[in-house]
Amino acid sequence: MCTLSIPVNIFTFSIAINCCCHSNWVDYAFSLLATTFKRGFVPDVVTYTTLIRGLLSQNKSQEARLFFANLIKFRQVQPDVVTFNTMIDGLCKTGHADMAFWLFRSMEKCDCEPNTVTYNTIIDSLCKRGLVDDAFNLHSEMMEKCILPDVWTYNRIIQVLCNLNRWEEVGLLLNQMIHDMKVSPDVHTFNILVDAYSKSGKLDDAKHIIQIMNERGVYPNIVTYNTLIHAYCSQGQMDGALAMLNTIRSKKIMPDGYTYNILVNAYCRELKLDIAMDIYRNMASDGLSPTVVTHNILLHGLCQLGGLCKNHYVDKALSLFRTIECNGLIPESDTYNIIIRGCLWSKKYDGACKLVDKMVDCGFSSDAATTSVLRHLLLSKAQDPTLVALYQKCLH
DNA sequence: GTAGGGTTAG
Repeated sequence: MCTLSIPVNIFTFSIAINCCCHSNWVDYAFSLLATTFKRGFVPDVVTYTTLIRGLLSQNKSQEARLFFANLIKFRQVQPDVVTFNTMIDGLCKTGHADMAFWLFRSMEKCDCEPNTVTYNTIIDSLCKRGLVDDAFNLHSEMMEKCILPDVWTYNRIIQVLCNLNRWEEVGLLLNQMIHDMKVSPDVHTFNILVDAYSKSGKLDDAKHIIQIMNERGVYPNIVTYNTLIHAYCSQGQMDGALAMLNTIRSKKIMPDGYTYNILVNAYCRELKLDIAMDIYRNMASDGLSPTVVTHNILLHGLCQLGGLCKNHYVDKALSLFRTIECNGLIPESDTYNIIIRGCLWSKKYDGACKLVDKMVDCGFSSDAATTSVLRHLLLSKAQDPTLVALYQKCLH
């Protein structure tokens, strides 16, 4: 645009800088800032906030803090609530939650009132650190200040309270949310409740939520149904799970990768590996590809069954392992550990050795379960040189 | 032209 003499302004530069930041080209974004100055434009609070977000998204929290401090020190611009929220969120995500909280409390001194986004960001960070009661207190604080909690605020707190089985408070909050604050529960709210009931073994209550959802016009989505399918599987009710699958298909809601993983996992747990493999092969018919998680589940199942009785399941696991990379997927630490344990259980020590080398090359190491299997084997076969070598490799 | 975020699987 500059070469062609098409007129540009500070907005043009801010948009370009934002684009660089979203593409992880923060250095280029800063060189554009220099160009902005050279061309005589004055960056404003949006330009600077964009750059701060760029630094934080690249984990450069030290640089972001310095940049932010200098804005204030040299009075370049007055940071606004978006600038603060960007800093606070970035600090939380880069492991500086305490500093984020301090900044949150400094806002008013800078003549900047926190808003719902500010509170939600801090509440989320507190919930992630397990500080539910602090989150709860901030929720009361925002209401006192007439900063209205939104559906997100409620969902986050309801979710952690459900995890802690604090049902009475969940009920009170739902009541306050709907009747006092006139915030309507959305599909996420209901999914949290369906999951909470499912995990406490209350399948009937979970199913009842679906009814309430339909009455309120908040329609269940694939996540809702996956949660229910998982609940059926956990109770060993595979017929119920499959019936649910048919029900959602009739509603034109298509199963996704989660649906398949849940079912494959359920059959693996029941050691029905042939059914699990069939389901895995069926994914393509729904236009889905197995993920690393799918493979981990199957490898675990095959290795467990192989370890229990038939080695040919471990052979199947090994050939499945070889297909992972052929499918363009990258094995995880868990993937290696599962297959290595399978080899150990079925006494394929040479195979285990090669896999350990490969795992170490990929920057992974043996986990507690693998190390424990090795120790047990060594107790009975301390003189086996392959095992000793394996154990030493795993120690590193 | 700038900020946040939630639910399900190993």
